[in-house]
Order: sequence, then structure tokens, then C-alpha cells
Amino acid sequence: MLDEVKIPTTRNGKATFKIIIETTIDLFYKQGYHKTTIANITNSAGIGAGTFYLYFPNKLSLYKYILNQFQHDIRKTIAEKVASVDGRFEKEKEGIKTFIKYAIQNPHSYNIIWESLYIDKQLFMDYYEGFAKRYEIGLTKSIDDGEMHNVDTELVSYILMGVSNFVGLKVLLDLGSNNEDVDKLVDQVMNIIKTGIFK
Amino acid sequence: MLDEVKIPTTRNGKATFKIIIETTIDLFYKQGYHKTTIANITNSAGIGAGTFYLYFPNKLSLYKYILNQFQHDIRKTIAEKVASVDGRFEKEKEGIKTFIKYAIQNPHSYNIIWESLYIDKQLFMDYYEGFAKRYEIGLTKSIDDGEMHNVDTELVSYILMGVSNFVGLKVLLDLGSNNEDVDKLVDQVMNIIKTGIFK
DNA sequence: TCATAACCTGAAGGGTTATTCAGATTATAG
DNA sequence: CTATAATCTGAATAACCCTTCAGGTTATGA
Repeated sequence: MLDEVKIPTTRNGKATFKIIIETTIDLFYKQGYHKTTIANITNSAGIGAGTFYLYFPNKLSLYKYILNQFQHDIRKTIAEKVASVDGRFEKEKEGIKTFIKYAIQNPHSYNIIWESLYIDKQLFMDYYEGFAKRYEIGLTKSIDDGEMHNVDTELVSYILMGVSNFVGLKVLLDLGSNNEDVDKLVDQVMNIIKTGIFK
Repeated sequence: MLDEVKIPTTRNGKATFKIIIETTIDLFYKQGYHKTTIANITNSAGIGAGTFYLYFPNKLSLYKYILNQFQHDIRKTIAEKVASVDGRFEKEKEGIKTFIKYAIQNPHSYNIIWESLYIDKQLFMDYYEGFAKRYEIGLTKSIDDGEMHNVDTELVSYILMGVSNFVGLKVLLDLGSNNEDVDKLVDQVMNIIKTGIFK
């Protein structure tokens, strides 16, 4: 499943493995997956061309490894934050806020996840379907707790993902937004989500 | 601005130009921009390799030409539909419905537009900023007409784009949704947008 | 200390692709 | 009908890139 990735065992090996990952995340962000060559990676990482193949059989397996890392990291970060607040509404708010903040602090992750649509469509579908399913669990609880109208949870999960993703996108494109701004921004977003847009 | 695209003048030339466009849209959809080669295009179109360069200096200029076409077509389609209904709320609803229906009927467009993020980031930014500005005009009218709360129109335009894009995405990924379903789906979405999610 | 496994190198082979161009064909204005 | 512009062809070139591999270095357990 890890596509024949070879995990190094020694200290030197681990350091090399790590620099490959870090260099590649940076290159994928700046140039995109397809424009990034193995030679780009090994040159930027300061290693020989053959060293790459010691750990990864090809570029795709490296991409999948990085995507997997981000998935776990995002979900873990959100889950921890959400667990720390009380009330369904507050939890949903914290989830969206954490997602947007994560995007700001890891702008690379955003690009790399979306790009999966143009690398392997199935990866993209799995990612968002998995994310939606997680969302639905929380939404169902919100309904059970009487804090939310009896909505179609699957639909609402896509709506909320769309909102977070595009608001995150806006913040990323604008650039230079700091964390305080994000708090206010998310308050506005949640107000809109809570009470609706139209009179 | 059109990147040196040469528009043919004769009937034969126009037919060749057209088949290049149509073949390429199909290939970009199926394989993505980067995996599609000029040889793929000319072979699928049934023309000689050199013929491509009669009209386009390279693959990127062809991509930009196609992206531009979709932009105009989407905006025109939405504008016409929106003009045909009365009331700001009904107009917003019709706009979202038309967008999602357009995505279903032209699944190619969706892929090609999003892919701009991985071909030329500036194209992507221009596209969504332009779309947001258009949206804001309608939203401002909604507020003036007293049909909408006094919201941040720029923020709401990104929220609405996020909702349309991800609901459209969901429909596309699920596949097999017909137009009647979409009407009901959009009714649900608009209900949520109108009255909010939380109690 | 030394045998062994892990790690590293970069030149070279082999495949793929973009682009050119000399020459051929077709359409049409006059 | 004919001169001319537009259109078309596909083999050839040159650039690029992935991947291998024979040979070298480094770290470590015993």
C-alpha cells in the first residue's frame, strides 16, 4: 500500500529520507507535481540521482507518501482542537477555524491535496469522501443534540468543505493574513452559516 | 493576449481548428493537461504533427484558448438564466443551479478550470477573482433590495463559490445524477443557505 | 578491529516528446 | 484557367528525463 517505499534504518538514512521529503514538498508547491523532475529533487536535496531510488521506486510513490502524511496530520490536528471545546456549534466552528489556519500555516498541503485530482482521480475521491464521512459523524451528533436543523448530513458536509476550502483559498490568495484576522473571519463565516444569508 | 493563436480563414482551416479544440478538450478531461502530448492531439484529431503548429505555438496557448472559451460560456449561460427570473433570492438560486447544471452537462469545463492552478497559478487567481467580483455585484443589489442581511459581499461570494463548486463536485463524483435530481438538490442547498444550519 | 549491511554516487543507456521544415496539396480570387 | 495564398504532411532533429548499475563510502554490531 505504501508503494514499495523503503524506510531507512540508520541515522544517516533517515536524514536523507527526510531531506527528500522536505525538498519535494517545496518543489511540488512551487512547480507542481508534473513539472518537478527527479533531477530537480536530487539536485535541490544535494544528493546523487541514484539515491532517490534507494527509498522510492518513482515520483508517484513519493507523492502518495506525502499526501498520506498531510491527511493524517490535518485530521489529527482538527480532531485534537475540536475535542478541546464544548458544544456542537463550537466544535464545528473550531473545526473550520483549524482547517483554515492549517491551510495558512501549511500552504503546501492545500496545493498538494487538490493536485491529486490531476495525478490520480481515485486519490482525490477517496480523500474527500473520507473527509465527508468524518464530518457527517459530527453533524449527526449536532442534530441529535438539537443544535442543528434536521438537514441532509452528507450534503451539508460537502457544503461545509466547500466553504472551508474556498474561504481558505481566498485567504491564501490574498496572502498576508495573520492569525488574528482569521479568528474574526471565521466568526463572520460561522455567523453566516448559522443564521443564513437571506432575510 | 491570445498568445499568437492563428485563427484560420478558410472553411477547411476552420474545420481543422475546431477538431483540434474538441479533441483536446476531450484529452485534457481524460488524461489531464500534462499527460496529454501534442502527438496525442494530432493523432486523435487525425492530422499531421506539423498542422498543430499552424494554429498554436504550443500546448499552453491552446489551453489558455480553451479556458477562455469556457469562462465566457459559463458566464454567459449564467447571466442569461439569471436575467430570466425575478427577485434577488430567485436570481441567486438560479445562478447556483445553472452553475451546477453546467458542470454536469460540461464535466470537461470543471476539470479544465481547476487544473489552471497547476498550469499557471495566475490564470487560476484571475478566474476566481473575476468570478467573485461578478458575484459581488448581485449580492450588493440583494442587500440594497433588502432581501439579504448586510454581509461582507466579498466573503459571501467566496462562500457561495465554495458551495457551488463542492456541491457540483459531489454530483460529478457520484455520477448519474439527472437534471430533476439537481432541481431538488439545489432547493435543499438554497434552503440551507437561506435559513442557516444551526438553531 | 573488522566483517557486513546500509548507504551513496553520477555517468550512461534508452525512451519519450516538442518542434522544425522542405516539399506537397487544396481552395479561391481574378 | 491559373497564380497565389492557405493549408497540410511526417520524417528528422535535438532536448529532456527516468532509471540502472558498477563501484565506492560509511556506520555498526560482535
